[in-house]
Amino acid sequence: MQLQNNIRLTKQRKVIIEELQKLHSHPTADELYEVVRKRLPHISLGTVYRNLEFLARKGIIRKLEIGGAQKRFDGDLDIHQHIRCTGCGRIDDLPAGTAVTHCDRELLENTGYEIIERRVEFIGICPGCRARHAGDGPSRNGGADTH
Amino acid sequence: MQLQNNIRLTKQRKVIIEELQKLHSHPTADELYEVVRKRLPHISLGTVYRNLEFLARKGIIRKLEIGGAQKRFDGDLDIHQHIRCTGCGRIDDLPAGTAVTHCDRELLENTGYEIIERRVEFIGICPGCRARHAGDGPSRNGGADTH
DNA sequence: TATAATAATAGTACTGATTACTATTAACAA
DNA sequence: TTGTTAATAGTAATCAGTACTATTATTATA
Repeated sequence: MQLQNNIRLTKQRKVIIEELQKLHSHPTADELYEVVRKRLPHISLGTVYRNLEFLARKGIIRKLEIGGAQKRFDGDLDIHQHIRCTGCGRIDDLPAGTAVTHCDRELLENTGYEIIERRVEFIGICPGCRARHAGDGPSRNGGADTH
Repeated sequence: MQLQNNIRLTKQRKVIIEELQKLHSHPTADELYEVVRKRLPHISLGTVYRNLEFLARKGIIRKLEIGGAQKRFDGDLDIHQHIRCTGCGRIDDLPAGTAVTHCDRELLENTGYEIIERRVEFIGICPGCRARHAGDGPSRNGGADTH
């Protein structure tokens, strides 16, 4: 594995990326920490937090902007949608080819989820921010985030 | 104003509901606290938090399950979608009649937002939770939440 | 291969949002 | 009115995440 530019590939960073890409559970930082710790028992929780944020900013992993108290991360960069359980909070991927227009019954058959709600959110740059950063050009998500 | 069942309509609760319904900015708890404080200078921030959570659980207001560090609330119970700015974090309503299938250019004209991303999330009960609560019947969001 | 420059780490302190606790107050039913 | 008890104010505690700093390790280069 080799990262671009001047990003150092430390053994901590390597294991964080590997384990996140292995998982399909969209883990929180502390969930991933528990997994990574099996390979690197001395790693610091702060290192996991810092790297998840850093790698998401570099576009190497994705940060899910999804409801819930804790941030969740995804090693799968392909565009895909999610399905979240209101009971336990787990997040699964929608199976490839599941069109948004498909009915709840079809989703139930594909995923086992009983659908309660569908949510659509658009993300962009509001008129105020567009005026403020007029010369910046479109930031395509490389810029400031909500946080 | 009269609330159902045995929900007491305290003056704090009354003002919280009124001010939230007046706003269209999907405020966080502390933003609403600042507004409410103009009418009730001695209200406690905890009371605002407690009531927002309580009223959302009772279905009197809505809690937005949306990315970002702070929870946001909406006094508008009608089903509608949102548009969020990656620059400043503000959330606006999508204008009524804006179909999800409309193109980004049309959204730009309607809202002034430059669209970066579209997100679709389904929310439901996962197979595990369905099995666990087999006898409960569908909870339609009255049950446990992610938090 | 050694070495210098500096990015990244571990460990800990801190912050900020939210929740819990508790004595007191106030809705509202009778 | 008055009794019951839900709700409040104020404060302490919790929890996720970030900042700080001395130390370590990666990587470019001699």
